Amino acid sequence: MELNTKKELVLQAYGNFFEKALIEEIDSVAKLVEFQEGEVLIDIGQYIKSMPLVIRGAIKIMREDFDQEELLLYFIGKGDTCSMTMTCCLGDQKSEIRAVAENDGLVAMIPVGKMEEWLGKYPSWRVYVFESYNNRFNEMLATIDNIAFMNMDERIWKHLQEKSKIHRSNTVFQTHQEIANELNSSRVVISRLLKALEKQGKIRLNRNSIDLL
DNA sequence: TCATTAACACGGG
DNA sequence: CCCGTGTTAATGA
Repeated sequence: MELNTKKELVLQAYGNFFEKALIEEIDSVAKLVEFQEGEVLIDIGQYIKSMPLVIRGAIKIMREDFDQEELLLYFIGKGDTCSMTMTCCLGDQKSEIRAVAENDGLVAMIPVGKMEEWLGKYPSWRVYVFESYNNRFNEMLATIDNIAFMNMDERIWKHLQEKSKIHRSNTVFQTHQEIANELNSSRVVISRLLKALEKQGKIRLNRNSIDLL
């Protein structure tokens, strides 16, 4: 697992984005942090002192409503960062979101001071931060569209495809209840709609898992 | 009409 | 037995 040096890992995940000098700086100041599936990396109301650059694995970003019901906003993966973190760091704000590890992975933590410093120092960093904001914003718009304009059956189908893509597997290991939580619905509806998808031949239902066909 | 809630039966581990 | 699943009846928006 740890055959690679920190620098190689950073280079492998971010070499396409950043110039050499910046990679060197990241190598010297970043702390590598491993995380495990299900781990809560950032919680709502928490202040954030450093910014995570995802090197391996995936993280899901959740929102919590008035009744502590959860709703999945979007995923971030290799080469991504959390835009919320940047807003928090720069403005000294509390986090509005919760970040939960979707699977095992690795992040490079950048101290908040450095990320500000680099904004003036490295064009590629500015571009990265800007594009990152853009990407997350677009994903949020897509999610809003899903909630506002798509039926629940379409949302489930999309959700399954997303999970499948992230885990690089055609089998999604999730119970109906867990899906209901992430989509902020009830299990009865999820069960019924999944059954409908199965009848359409799109999926096969098993206990604790769903196969995409 | 459609989602939610509660309740129940079934079955595999 | 416990939990995930499939279904139904009642209720509400």
